[in-house]
Amino acid sequence: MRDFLSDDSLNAMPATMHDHYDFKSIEQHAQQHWDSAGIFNAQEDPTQEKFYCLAMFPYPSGKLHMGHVRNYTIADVIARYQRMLGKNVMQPMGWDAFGLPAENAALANNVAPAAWTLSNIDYMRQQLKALGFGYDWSRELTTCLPDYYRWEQWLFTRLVKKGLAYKKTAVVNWDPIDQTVLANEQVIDGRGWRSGALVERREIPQWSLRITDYAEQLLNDLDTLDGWPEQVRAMQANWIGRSVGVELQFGIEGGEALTVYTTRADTLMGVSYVAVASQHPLAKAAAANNPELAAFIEECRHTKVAEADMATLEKKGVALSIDAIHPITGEKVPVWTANFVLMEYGTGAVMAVPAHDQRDFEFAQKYGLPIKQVIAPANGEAFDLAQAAFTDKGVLINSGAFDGLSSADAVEAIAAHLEAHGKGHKKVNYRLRDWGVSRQRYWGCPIPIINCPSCGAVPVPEDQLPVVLPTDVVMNGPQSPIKSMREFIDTTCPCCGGKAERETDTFDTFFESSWYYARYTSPGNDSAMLDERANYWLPVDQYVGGVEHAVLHLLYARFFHKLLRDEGLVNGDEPFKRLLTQGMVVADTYYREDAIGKKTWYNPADVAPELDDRGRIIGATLIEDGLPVMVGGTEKMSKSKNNGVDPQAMIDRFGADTVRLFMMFASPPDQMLEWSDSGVEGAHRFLKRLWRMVSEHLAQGTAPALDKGALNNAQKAARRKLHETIQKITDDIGRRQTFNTAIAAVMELLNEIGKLDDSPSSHSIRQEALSAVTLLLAPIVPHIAEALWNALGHAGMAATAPWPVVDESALVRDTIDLVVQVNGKLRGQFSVAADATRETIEQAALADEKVQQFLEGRAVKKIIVVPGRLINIVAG
RNA sequence: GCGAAAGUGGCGGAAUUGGCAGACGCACUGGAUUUAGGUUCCAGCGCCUUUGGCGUGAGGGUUCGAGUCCCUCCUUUCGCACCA
Repeated sequence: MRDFLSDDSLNAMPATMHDHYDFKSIEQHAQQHWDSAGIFNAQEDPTQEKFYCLAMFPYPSGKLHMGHVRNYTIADVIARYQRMLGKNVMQPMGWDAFGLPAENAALANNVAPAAWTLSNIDYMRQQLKALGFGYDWSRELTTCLPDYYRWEQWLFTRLVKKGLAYKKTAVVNWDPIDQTVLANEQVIDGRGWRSGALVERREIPQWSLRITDYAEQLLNDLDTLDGWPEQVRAMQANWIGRSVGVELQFGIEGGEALTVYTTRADTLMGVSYVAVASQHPLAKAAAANNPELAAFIEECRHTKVAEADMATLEKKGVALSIDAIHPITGEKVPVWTANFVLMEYGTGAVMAVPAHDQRDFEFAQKYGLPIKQVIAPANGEAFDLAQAAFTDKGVLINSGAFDGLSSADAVEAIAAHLEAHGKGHKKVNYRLRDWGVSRQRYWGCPIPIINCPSCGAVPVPEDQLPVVLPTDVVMNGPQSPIKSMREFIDTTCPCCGGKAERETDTFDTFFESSWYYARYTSPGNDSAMLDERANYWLPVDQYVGGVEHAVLHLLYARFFHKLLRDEGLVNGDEPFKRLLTQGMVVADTYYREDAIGKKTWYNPADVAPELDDRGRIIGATLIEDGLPVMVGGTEKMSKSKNNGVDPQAMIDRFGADTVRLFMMFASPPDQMLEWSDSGVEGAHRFLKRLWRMVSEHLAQGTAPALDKGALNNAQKAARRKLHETIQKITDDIGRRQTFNTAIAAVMELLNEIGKLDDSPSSHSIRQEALSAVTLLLAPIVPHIAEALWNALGHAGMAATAPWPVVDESALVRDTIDLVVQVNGKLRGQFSVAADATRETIEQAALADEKVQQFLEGRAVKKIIVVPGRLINIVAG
């Protein structure tokens, strides 16, 4: 075990302490100390167990927000804890520096995106340093610099050669006034956010990555990720959406057969129509002499691309006046076009079975299409199809030769029948679609392709990489300046040497964030994307980031890791061993509404809540004018609701340790965190109290060596509490990652320790406890921990001190407390020897005066003893 | 619409494996110190008709025992492929 009264502690002079907690100088001093000792600079060392701790890198939007502070505090606590366990810890930081906001800022403030981004990075780097995060800054990376993005250009050219990157058309939101593609975020109520123009769907050629080739692996390997939250794995599995179904053909008279996919082939005999997407060639062709249909197709062109918008649209459709031929019966069923069928999914056509699919049911009712029941409940009960579709599996009826089969058997029988007649076959299908990586924006990594009139799309040869994005540009409109920059565009074809043009599209910014975790391991390498150091550090042992990334970013990064593996650059299958998805930071909102209903939002810092005499909030007033404002509820901190709290103001006022402590104490990391000014003050008050306790302890002089045999019961109990607390906090931080309960346990311990008397033994226990508490808190509030550690007479740094070890002998109990219930209700409590037999315990329980009262006139039927916890007497 | 979570005092939350509901903190109330306010310390603090009863979003169920498990709902949050 670790003894806090070891020789070096006793010999060290107790430092004199100011009784005032001067966080500014404490924090500055600690940061300088870590910096000059270089304790965060990680070196590969095969003899030492490594720990790679990573927080999702920030987009440099200008300054840190509370979400960043929370994210980086969580990761830093874990990294510091692991260092104290003796691991070789590497925690890097970098910048996800390409993206749309830089272009918006450029338009708004007339500043080049590159300059804006780099100056934001400088400011935010300094903020991160002020928070005391233990980063290895020698590994810092910035995705908008060519020394980073050249390697993803290189990887992309490899993927093109392997056929894993390919070109196809994809649908985008097109702003006809600004003549530009809009992100979903930029489409508000179907209109472009700048121009106000009605958006159009437009198909343009784009580069895609064949993530679907890896669908099976991405799904199967989820099972190996036991360090990931169950819900994230579930979300990814659902996103990949593997299903086993049947692909089958409906004939079209005088035309090409229509292929559809269904997971419910058992309902095939109940098909009453077939629906195609509005952009389907069949629909387009039929529209030529059908004005109603043409109008409907035009209407569908003006819906946003986002799936959520598509899915919540009112279901509408128009008949094509074309019949499809049922693959088994040969009957004719009408073909419709419907706004809920998407060209990009599957084949752009679906079979509709109104009796057994709710959406088809509603559509059939609306347009008077037949509803034919072909599945009956397996239990023989009747089902009323007038109200809703029967979507459960069951037994086939009205299905000719297939009548009487169960749904599961029918799928097999129908698939076999179709296969025998060349009309279809069983097929595994994925909901996952290939990843379109082209963006028509300026501030991104140039796609390293040269478009040659005779050779087609040619990857830029390795020796001509990187394709550098020109940064000396003027953004005088929403369109990418490189799209009209001849000196960028004009080039020669690497294949034929003829005149050719550079691709002016850039990569999706998810491209950069999909492999940055790997590049941190190989900083400074300008001859390869990754080197052997990658296999020392990878996989990331702990990844921390917002739950909003549960699907996209995390899936893309997993995909990239497999691509890197297949390039021979990394060994493992998965990039992130353990994942912590942190919740959002939210705060109260306040507003006033003017005569026309326009809301003005006020920052919580400018508003004073009104309380009743029990402390309940009954309203709020604006401090400036003392007049009431409306309370708008608690929402994610955002510019639009003006409810952001500036971390910098809090750091200046209370110090980094207070902000870190509050963030970790206010809620568990995976839940949302409600900002509370008084909660921050409470955290600050705790640190002041801790400081004072240590200072008062030191004023009593040097503590004598602890004589464990000479302790009275209260002292034994205090020491037991201390070692129980060490045990609990080790579990809370290491396994459970519930930092809030760890902090609560420290507070509880200090409350207990404060009750000890002034005897020499108590003084020794306090020395032991305060030293342990300093180390237990060191990952969370590292600056004050350094100051306290030295003040308590210990040499070296708290940041590198070994994590406290439990003294098992201190945990031993002579007696235990038990509670007694009668019929499940608490009625009494007593204490027994720790080794008491069941009989003794039962008798003691029955003898309890309170228990006797409640048992009067009743017979004891059963006694349940839960060892170490309770006794429940069941009486009748 | 689909997918994933969450709901416990005035508030944030605790209860880790089905076993004492409300730890710890905030707010509030009373007292002490100081007194200009604040700070600090002590005490109280789920609700009620208080030898007790009720209580973990609502309604059912399983169990000796349910915040925890099951079923049916309600509300809120996140994601939905071009925000990062």
